[in-house]
Amino acid sequence: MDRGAIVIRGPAPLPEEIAGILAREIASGVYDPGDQLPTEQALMGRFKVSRAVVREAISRLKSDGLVRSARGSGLFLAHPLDRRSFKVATDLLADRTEMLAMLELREAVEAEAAALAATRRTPLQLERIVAAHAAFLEADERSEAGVAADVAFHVRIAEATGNGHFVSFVAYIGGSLAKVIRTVLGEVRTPAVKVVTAAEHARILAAITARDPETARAALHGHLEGVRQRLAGS
Amino acid sequence: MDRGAIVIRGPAPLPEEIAGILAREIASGVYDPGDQLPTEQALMGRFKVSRAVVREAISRLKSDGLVRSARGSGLFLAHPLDRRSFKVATDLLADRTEMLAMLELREAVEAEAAALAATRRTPLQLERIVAAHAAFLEADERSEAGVAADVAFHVRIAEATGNGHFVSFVAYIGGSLAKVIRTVLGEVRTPAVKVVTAAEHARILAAITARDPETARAALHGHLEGVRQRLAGS
DNA sequence: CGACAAGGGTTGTCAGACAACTTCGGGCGT
DNA sequence: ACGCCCGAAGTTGTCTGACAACCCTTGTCG
Repeated sequence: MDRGAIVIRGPAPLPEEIAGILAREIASGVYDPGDQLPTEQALMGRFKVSRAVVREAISRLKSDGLVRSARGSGLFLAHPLDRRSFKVATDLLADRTEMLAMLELREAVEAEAAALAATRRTPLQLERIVAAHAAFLEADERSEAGVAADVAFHVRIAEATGNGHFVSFVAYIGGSLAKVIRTVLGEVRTPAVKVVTAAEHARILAAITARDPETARAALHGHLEGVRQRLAGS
Repeated sequence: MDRGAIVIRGPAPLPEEIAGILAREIASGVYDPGDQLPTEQALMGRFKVSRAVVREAISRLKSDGLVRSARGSGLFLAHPLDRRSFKVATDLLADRTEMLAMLELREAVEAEAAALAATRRTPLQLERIVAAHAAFLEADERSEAGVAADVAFHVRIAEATGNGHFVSFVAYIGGSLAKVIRTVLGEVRTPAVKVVTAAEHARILAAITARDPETARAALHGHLEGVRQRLAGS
């Protein structure tokens, strides 16, 4: 289980780089839950960095619940059921299969969010969704503002569920991760695509306006099916 | 924005405690995205700890994507759309409203997982679900094994989706967080409850066996509705 | 007014030390 | 011969101090 010495000097801070490398090794399945990982000293030697850097990298992994440490004993791989967060390895999203799988999870949550929004939205929340839709229509589809308007539409719908966990999840998976996908895979953003997207958004909005949860759910499914196809074609 | 001096000497490591305190402050809305947080020196003074401890705590928050730092400038609150993980503040789960909201999100995902499992499961994956169900029937409902068997049933279903993101999410929200809820709120675990739960599980299993996604979806909804009622009654 | 330099402030990294704990091996006693 | 206790070695947790690399603000000069 010797990884070999690695010297890292990239733009990202060292703890971030090292945590990423370790997380990828962990994800590759080389360790079983409960297995001991290399000691701090060993990691220092391997990455040619100070102990502080190693500890900061380990702190990152601890925050995710990937590892746990025991004073005097060492660092151990945590059990999958002991995770402290749901986190998608962003470098995996360059793989189309992984990206589509993530979209599938997103769709499960956002379809439910749309249905709940149709049921629960307040007049103010609806106004905000309408405003977000208008902003999307106005924005240039290739601009940062266009991207932000697209994301905001989804987040506003999640807000109308009245459930903060939906908001957090949609912000993460529809915002942050979606941004990664756009960067890595390059979602097609042309005027024609925007017209189609705007129509899909409009159908979702109409169902939420009409307080029709099942139509909202189906419209959201249709929209993400459209996203899937646009990403598959690029 | 002075938080006052705090001395921490609990069982958990200091960086973990401090990261928790800071995360709660951030969640309370005292900072807006882009706002500068206290400097490392200020946090050292506030918590009466060394700089290394402060940096490790900050590393935890960075891993979550809650904060980002800029050399020479300071530490800043990240935008919600820049989160790097989905993470539920576990201390919030003592609040019944928050706990039920989290269950709602869990239900959205697990209902979809059940439907996908009904569509996609392989004979081997079905065997594993059957085995998990059998283990649940055999286990004492108040034992650790009983809890583990309950969780395993859900995770096995997620595995049958063939989508690793569903597995990770269900392990997190149905495993780790569900454990927190049981600890904090004390889910009722009596023989009578186990009989009902087992029947609910059996309905899900039957639908997956029969490759009937809509029935699997409905059965999962029914099961989590049952969980909700059992938690509401406790 | 713009550009550059200097000073102060902030994060990133390194090195060394000690505290608090775990683990393992050896010695001693029954 | 076996079990228990103690000491040594190993490991993580915390502290301290130093320097590097950067940012920001202010002042001076062209």
